[in-house]
Amino acid sequence: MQEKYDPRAIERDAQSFWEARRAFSVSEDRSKPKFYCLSMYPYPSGKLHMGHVRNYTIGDVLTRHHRMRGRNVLQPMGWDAFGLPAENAAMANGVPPARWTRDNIVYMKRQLQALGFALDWERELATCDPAYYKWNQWFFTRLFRRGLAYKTTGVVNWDPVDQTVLANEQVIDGRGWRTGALVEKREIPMYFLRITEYADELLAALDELPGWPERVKLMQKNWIGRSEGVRLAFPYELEGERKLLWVFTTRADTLFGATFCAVAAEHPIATWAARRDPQIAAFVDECKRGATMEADIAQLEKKGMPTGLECIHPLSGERIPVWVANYVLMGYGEGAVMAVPAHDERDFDFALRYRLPIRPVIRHPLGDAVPAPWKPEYAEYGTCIHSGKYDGLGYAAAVDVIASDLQAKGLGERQVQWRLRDWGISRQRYWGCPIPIVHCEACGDVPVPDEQLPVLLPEDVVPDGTGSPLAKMPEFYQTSCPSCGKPARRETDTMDTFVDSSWYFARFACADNPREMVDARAAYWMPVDQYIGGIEHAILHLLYSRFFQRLMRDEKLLAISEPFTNLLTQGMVLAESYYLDTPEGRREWIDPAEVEVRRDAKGKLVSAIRRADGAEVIYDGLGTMSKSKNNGVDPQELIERYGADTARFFAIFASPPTNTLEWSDEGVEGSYRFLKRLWSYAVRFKAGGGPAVASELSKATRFEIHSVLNQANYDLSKYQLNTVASAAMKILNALDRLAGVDDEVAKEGLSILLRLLSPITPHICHHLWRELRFGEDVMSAAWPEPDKNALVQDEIEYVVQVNGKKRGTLVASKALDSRALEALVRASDIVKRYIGDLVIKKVIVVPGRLINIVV
RNA sequence: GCCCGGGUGGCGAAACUGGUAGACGCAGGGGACUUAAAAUCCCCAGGCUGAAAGGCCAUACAGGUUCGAGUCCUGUCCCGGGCACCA
Repeated sequence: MQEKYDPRAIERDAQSFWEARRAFSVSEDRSKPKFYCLSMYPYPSGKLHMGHVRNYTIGDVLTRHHRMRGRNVLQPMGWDAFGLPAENAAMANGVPPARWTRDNIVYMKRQLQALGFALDWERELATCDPAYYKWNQWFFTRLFRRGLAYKTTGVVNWDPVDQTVLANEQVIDGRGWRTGALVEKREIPMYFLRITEYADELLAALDELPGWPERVKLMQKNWIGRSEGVRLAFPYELEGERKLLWVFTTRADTLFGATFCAVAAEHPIATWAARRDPQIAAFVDECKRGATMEADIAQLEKKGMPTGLECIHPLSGERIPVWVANYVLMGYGEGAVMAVPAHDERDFDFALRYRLPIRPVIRHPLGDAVPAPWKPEYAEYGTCIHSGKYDGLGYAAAVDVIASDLQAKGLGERQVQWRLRDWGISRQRYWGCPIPIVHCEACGDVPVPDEQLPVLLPEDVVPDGTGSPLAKMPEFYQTSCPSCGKPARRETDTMDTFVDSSWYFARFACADNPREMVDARAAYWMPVDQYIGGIEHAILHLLYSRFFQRLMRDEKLLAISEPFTNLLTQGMVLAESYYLDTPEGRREWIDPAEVEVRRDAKGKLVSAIRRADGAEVIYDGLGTMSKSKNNGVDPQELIERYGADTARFFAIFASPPTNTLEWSDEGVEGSYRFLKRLWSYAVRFKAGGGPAVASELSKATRFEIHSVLNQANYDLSKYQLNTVASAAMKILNALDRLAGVDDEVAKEGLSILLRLLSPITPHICHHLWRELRFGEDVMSAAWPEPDKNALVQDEIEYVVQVNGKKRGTLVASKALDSRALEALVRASDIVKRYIGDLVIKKVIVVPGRLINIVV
């Protein structure tokens, strides 16, 4: 046996052992329970970063663990290969996105293989491959025919200089990232998927996902945002015609407090008012400028203007003004609200600013009046006051009566409102899946027939940042109508990449099938038993996937509704990011490795400069590692220096999977040291020599090893993998202390250690398992379980507290009951010393743990 | 702004269901081995105080519940994720 731990040689050998046996290629073996373990596939951005290493190591640990527990485990890998960064790289380097993407895939695949993940590479897929995106298109045409995909207008960020649509990420402080031009909102035709049709089901089914973290379910629940309320109308007269201004409210009980109505800038009333009054037109224009992001809109200063229109309160008959306001969103409810300043914070602020009346109509905990400033109590439920015949009613009763009174007048009804909006999937971009529609003057929007699929994306294109590349390629868009044969224009928008990622997990089951989107093998493997990925996907990706699974169910492609049985949301790996403002007003992101940082005594950053030229750079805070911020830490050096096992061990040991992790290389050394210690222990063990004599020490060591193992198995079930790594270290420490005393216990302990550790550091464990003749392949060994007999203890150390403060310990036989223990403790030195003459009021005995004396 | 998390030594963290706060590591200090260094091994280590035994303080901050709170409740501050076109 080699004296020295040589990760390079060991890892090469182990990996070729697995490869020769196709150890991770699995099929639909019905003799074992199946287990589909999947980590979210990566975007091929260039090279792996630490977030990937962490994500895939976690997935691999779970995969290998379940495999050793006797399950038929599938762990595939693929590439989320369409997307914006490829177009940006193309613009920067003049290389077509297709080539850039495929080169990245080759490089990153080699990195993943070097890490020794138990991946079934025979199922590899890339979403930019026509064999994959064909099925996006095929499925879209199905949805289109069923009305689940439809065309309407949607709002986008428009860069007036580049004449192009910008992604939210490309809008910085309301300006285009390349041009610096003020971004405008623009309405364009887009395709939408009718996710709202499934809102009810997507919400209700959250309760049947016990394997999902509560917080993710809560986030989805709030995102879907079901609220019960009343849709009601304020009649108004416009150019001699009676019309209705519809609003939605969850607080119909406050209806008598409505002192004005507010409409969004895009509302027909605002459009009408803008035509009459140039000042309103200017204000409406101002509201329509700026980006589309809700975060930006919500932080705007609340502004508004009266439209000059008055409407009639549906119950009191009072005339109240209609305003246009920038805080009302066209996309939610009716695009108009009734404003009740006394009981809604935003309306309150708005009313104060524009001196609109504030009329309290609910008795709240602080009384009847609502003096400024705003207090949260004003919004609480209470009894109606100043509300005519509704006075004295509570929330539920008031809403009930008001709703039915409105209904009788034809001015309202109870309604369920959702926050969730339909999913706009059109992107005016090149590097994505073409939407398979042909626009024909005679036949309208015609889906491309199956036999003409896929609509191939031309691959030798280098976008230039202006307009949409496909819309500039007649050879792409000139076509004939599939229905009437006349010349027609092909749709030039591509699909949101979230479409690709909403079903890729099902395709892994049958990636080689050229005839069907999914087949019987998908029915075997789906649902994914364990899904692992970043918490940043808690809403969009996971919700879209749940939606798509239902679409596929209703298309009779798969029978299940939920794609992911258990979900582990990994915390993000954070790194600091720095940028320079370029003369063109853009941000140039600087790799943190090139930045020299000065900090004050408390560790707060004082200044940062770029090493190369001493330029002062701006600190942008801690954030997720990303291509766009150029702050990803490349694991390559780590792997080359220490080997895959060290990198893997450290990724697991550094922090529990769900924690965010501020990356730092410090500490890697300790993981490497541990593996070296394990190796040298194995060398000594192999040399042999210890007598097999049971002693106090060997008994204590067995107890320690088995209790650590017991805890590790529990931790594993809770995904607390960092303490499993600690457990391995503790076992090695215990074995070290035993060295040369009892070979039987050492052998058992080492066999437990290697099996427990093998999912984390598979290469070294594979090698030692064979070297020490434990068996041929540690992966096929049984998962270790603690021996109950080893866990039995005759004596227990009790903590003795006085008034909850620890004052000492007491070792007692485990056979003693509470009364015996109490007697023992009353007679002990501790009582004499700390209690003296004080009267003992009560003695609390926690079995097996502690005794607390209350005086 | 809204929704969801998090905050424990110099650092990553641990603490079963409310029951010994800091396991296991990193960095650090001391020692052994070595001509020396690296590697390795042993010891120390939350803060203050004390010769020691010990005592007091301590889980972001301020309160509360409890025999007992890192853990439960209320409020505040700070950090992170998401906010529908980054993926």
